[in-house]
Amino acid sequence: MLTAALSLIRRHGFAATSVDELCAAAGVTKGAFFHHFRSKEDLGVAAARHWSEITGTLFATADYHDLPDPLERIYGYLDLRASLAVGGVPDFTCLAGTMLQETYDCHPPVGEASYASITGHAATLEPDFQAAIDLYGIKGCPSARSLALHTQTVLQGAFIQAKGKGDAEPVHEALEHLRRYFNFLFPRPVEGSP
Amino acid sequence: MLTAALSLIRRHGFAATSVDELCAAAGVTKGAFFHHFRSKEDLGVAAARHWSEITGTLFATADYHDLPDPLERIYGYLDLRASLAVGGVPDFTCLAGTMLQETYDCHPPVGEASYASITGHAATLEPDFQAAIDLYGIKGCPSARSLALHTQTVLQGAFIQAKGKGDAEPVHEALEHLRRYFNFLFPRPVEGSP
DNA sequence: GGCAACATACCGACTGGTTGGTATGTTGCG
DNA sequence: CGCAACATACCAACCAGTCGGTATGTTGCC
Repeated sequence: MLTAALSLIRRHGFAATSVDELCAAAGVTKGAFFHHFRSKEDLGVAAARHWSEITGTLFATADYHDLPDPLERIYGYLDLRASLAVGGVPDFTCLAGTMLQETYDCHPPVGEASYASITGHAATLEPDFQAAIDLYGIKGCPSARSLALHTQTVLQGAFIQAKGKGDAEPVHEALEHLRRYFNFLFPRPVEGSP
Repeated sequence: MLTAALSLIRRHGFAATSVDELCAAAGVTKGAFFHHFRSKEDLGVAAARHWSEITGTLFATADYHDLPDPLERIYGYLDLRASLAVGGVPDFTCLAGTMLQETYDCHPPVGEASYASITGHAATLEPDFQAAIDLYGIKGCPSARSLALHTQTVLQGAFIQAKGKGDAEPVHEALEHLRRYFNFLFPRPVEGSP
């Protein structure tokens, strides 16, 4: 049921996804739906949490965490995000960003749960940014938290561009800009220099 | 009528804005509405175009164009964007991005008009980026077009973050990152050096 | 074991209100 | 007059949510 919700909401948005439609897609009756969820808003919150779980385990179990260099872990994360941005637009865009846009004012609980999903994911990047700052120093003075959030800002914006263009290319381009920015921020010692 | 549409859609989204609600807000009857617009989808397209016009004249008549240095014009643009990001969230966020997110799949004409608004605005920045590249050179090799689009990507992402946080702070932070990125990209000669 | 009392999971017809959209006036101006 | 700009009344489809009912456990007491 939640799986069907993720798919439908990512495609049509929260408001445009009806309970009937969702039930049909999930192969359950309306009675079953309202047995498990108090309201449609309740489903939205549950969907955001489910999204957090799915993406949480996906990124938590990713290989890039094993890299010894924190900066390499950050680049590994960007590579992973790029490798995920393939196929149809509704298949790689972010449920949380989509729902947040249209529920922040009308359905605050859904918006809050969606925002928590984004900030929660950003928080998992913060230690690597902090370690990179500690190890390499940083030009300018953005904090690890700010950099982690900015990464998500760029990705969310890239998803909007992808929805307009109809393919994943804007995501890859945005990730390149992000990589270049980080490259400027963290001045790595040249290989083989003293 | 279009003015009311902009306000309502930015607040509630396209799907959650009903024709009745819109008519009430605009102080017209439903008959008048369907006299001017063939359908709700038609209104969406018109709203996107109206948005393009409003923002188009706003930025076209801005002072930063008068600066002699193209890079200063870019920074002037960023300053202007920052100065616009004040007050309530629905008052400074982007209609085009909001509509694009929820109509790209269900109402392609609305999505396309919204995307055209974003890319059209980005195109107005391109000459300044190109002039900056020509004047200062550039580190890495992003094109003027790519930089102009990236600026919008970051802003769109920042608007999503602002909707989550409930205020404009994420927009200002994102613009700072953008400014820092451009600062790295365009190596300006130090004041007073040969 | 047997059986009553209760709990959970689910069904699907139904409701009151809302939706986008239409069909048929009415008004006012050139 | 004629025609554009509206207003009014209305419609079928759809919406989220309800409700009486059923099937299947689960518990606890004798």
